[in-house]
Amino acid sequence: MQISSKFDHTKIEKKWYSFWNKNNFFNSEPDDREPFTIVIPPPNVTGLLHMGHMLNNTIQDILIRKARMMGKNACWVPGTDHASIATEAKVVENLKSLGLNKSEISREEFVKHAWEWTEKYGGGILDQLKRLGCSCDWNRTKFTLDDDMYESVILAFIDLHQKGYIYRGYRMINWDPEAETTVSDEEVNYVEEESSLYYLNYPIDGSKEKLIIATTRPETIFGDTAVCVNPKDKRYSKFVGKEAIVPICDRKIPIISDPYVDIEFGTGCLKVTPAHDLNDYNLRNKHKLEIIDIFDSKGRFNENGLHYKNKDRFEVRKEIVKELKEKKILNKSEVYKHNVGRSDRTNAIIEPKISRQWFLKMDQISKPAITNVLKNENIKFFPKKFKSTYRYWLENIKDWNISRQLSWGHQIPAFYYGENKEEYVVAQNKNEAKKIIEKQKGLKLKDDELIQDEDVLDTWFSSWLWPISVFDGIRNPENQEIKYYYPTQDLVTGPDIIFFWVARMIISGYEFRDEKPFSNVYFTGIVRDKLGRKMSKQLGNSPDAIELIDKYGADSVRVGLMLSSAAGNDLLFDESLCQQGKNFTNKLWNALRLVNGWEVDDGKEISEVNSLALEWYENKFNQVLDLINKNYKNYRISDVLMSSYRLVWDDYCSWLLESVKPEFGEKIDNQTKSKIKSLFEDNLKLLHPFMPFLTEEIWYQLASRTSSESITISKWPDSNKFKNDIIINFEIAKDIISYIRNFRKEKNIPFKKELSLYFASKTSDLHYISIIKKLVFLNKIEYSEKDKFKSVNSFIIGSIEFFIPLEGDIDLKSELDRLNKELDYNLKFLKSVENKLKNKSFIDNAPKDIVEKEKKKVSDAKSKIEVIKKALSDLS
RNA sequence: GGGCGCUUAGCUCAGUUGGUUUAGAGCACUUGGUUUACACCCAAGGGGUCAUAGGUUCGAAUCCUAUAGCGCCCACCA
Repeated sequence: MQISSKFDHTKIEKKWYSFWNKNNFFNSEPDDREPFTIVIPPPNVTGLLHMGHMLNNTIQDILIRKARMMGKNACWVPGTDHASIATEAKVVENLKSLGLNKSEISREEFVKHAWEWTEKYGGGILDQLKRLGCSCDWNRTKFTLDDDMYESVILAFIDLHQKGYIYRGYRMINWDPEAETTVSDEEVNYVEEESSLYYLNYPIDGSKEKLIIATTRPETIFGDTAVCVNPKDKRYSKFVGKEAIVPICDRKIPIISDPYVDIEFGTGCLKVTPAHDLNDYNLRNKHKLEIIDIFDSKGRFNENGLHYKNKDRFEVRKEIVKELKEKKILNKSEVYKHNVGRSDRTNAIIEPKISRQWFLKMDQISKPAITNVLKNENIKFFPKKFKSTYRYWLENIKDWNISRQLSWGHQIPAFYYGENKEEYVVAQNKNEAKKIIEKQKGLKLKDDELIQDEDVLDTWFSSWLWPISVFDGIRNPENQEIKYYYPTQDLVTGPDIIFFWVARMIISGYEFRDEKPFSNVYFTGIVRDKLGRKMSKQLGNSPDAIELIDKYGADSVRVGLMLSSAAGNDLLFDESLCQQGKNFTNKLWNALRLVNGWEVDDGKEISEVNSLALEWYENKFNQVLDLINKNYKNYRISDVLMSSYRLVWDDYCSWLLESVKPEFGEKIDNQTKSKIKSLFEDNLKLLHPFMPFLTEEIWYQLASRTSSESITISKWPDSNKFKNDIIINFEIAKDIISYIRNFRKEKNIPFKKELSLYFASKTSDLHYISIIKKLVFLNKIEYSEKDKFKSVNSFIIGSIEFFIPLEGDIDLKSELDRLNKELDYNLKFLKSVENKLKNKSFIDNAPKDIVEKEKKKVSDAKSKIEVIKKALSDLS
């Protein structure tokens, strides 16, 4: 049967994925093996696979497959996140296209739409992960709004409320006028933007003088409730205590002083708008000022905006500048750069707003998160550098605003009652709430006398429980699963969600289970294009993930991604990396074709060449295996790939297979072929975590297997001792081979023409003679005196002098040049080492073994120089 | 403004507690190659004063200081 010389990934990927699934190789149940657990960072339920997901999930799959082969009970829990703001925004968009407005339908109707949307578009990303080859336990797939997950979130809320960590309060919060909800501090991105600084005239009551106030937001004058100057500012001290008149509104406001005001900035006068600026709000608290809110939830002016009522804040800015100019209130304006906060989700400019929200007190419950990462390293970060980011956030932690004015999510389990619905209880549901009220207050309430809070919880308030809730550890803390799988081992995620998610999972882990959620955190970098730009839809520089898989195959894409992605470093992605991956798959495929094509001669004994080559490769393999195991421990995954790549391509294919390959028309002995195959299988195992599909295919082609077998569940190769001598001696043989190949090339001697190689003095240091002979087509390698030949090319490798007899005359000059160059180099080298040894402080201070090494260098160099000198004198 | 990190071959990066003259790898590049595994290949080769300036040391890409450039995170200066 003829196997195609090109490997066709399309045929085998589907076949093997369904094979794995059918045989439940990825499923995990608690047993007596050691567990190895990863919970997936749940992607947005309606999202699509992008390059970041590909990288992140490839790494997780590598870790989980490796663990599975190590004999651990590997469990990778997949799932999706309801992503409240993002999904709700999409649903609102969709409703609009149907001619429906969110505000016109009931909450129940909206949630129903959202579920329909989720069922229609959701979960696609999980199927895409299957294309990548991810070995998740699909029986465990979770969604953050599943009933059990929902209940867990509610119970966690109730628990924290009972412990007194959750409270309700008025605070200055970040308002996203587009999504019409609050967002947490972490969800606000500050971007430097160019705008204008306007200088406005504020008349002083009962005086002809005026104050000039610099502001970037002239439209907020409607919310002004004071003017503030620095108490040390002599220019204005006479005005403090008087009143200024807000232009256009003609309202009188007090002139106060506070050291917060920077004398140097602008004119040194600050207008105070407590409802729409955090600092102003702080001033208001200190000086007991009035608060005037001027916006509605969409960022439009309310009645306090007078004739601008119902107009958008930015529209008004333009218009009011015009009005102020006309009324000669605008003194001047200048271009000004400052930071503007934008919503992470909608990119709308954030409006600071005072609002009543739910908060989680963080100072107490976050304590273990500091100790266990920074003090005792119970949780390790890879790379370490992110610990300092983490530390800063935790040491300056603020209370977490957990309520969102949305419908898609976990509805806050607070029930309001009483005349103004100001009193509330927190309970799992209305009935529970009624019971509690009756017990506490003796009130018997009817259903319609209780109203549940309209808000939902921040999405991260469900994700922070993920490693616990997927094993039902909140509702049922003593169940077998949570006890077995928790804490999980590795978390693979991006550093961009270190606060949103990683830190909070650690906090919740200690709070709810008094135990870390995972032992190691691997931070991936950002996938950028080759110009270093972040991949984004707008730039159109992100390749379509599925198209890449179609084009190159999942294995090639995985290899491409892993070729250059040290933990935490950004990855500059280019399609040529996938091509490199594809070339590698092709190389492996052809190695299979070669090996499988060999015909066996049962009567044939193993040759010296073959047994030497096999012995060398086994040693080499074990040396590399050691390195690979070490690199896995340190999460140096791309180094693991690179060592495996070179082992297979260079050592296995280029050296071993070329060494044992039968001559044309010859057959191979049985022993060599079976050994070559079993070494091939070991290679495949090392590569399997990176290239699951191809390795399975080849593994099956190499031997007849039963359908219950799979490389997926095969055993990772054992580490065996290796002899360094063998590896070093083979390196010398490689050098000799390279020299002769180069010699042929330079002298234009065809490969087919046999050569003879001699060594000029008797030695026992020369090994692998038979292999050298075979690989560079020599008829002999033996001792001879040089002067038996008319002309020779001599060279030194190690400390052995070799020569190749030449036909006809030699190019004396070029030979002399070559040898002189080598002599020169060695003399210089000798001198520098001797100088080092002459240095008394070196001898006194350097460790003994270093000095010994240097001494050996001297003797080696000396003998080499002798050889070269002799070769030179032979020539002349 | 504060903090962290980076700067090594054309590109992407290794270089683990300072110890091979002439600092490694992969890719790219150059040259040669119709031997029946693979041109998605084979073989050989070229290429770096380790950002700059000082310092510590017998010895520095590696440790210290300063400078420049780049990146990231945090921060309410109107």
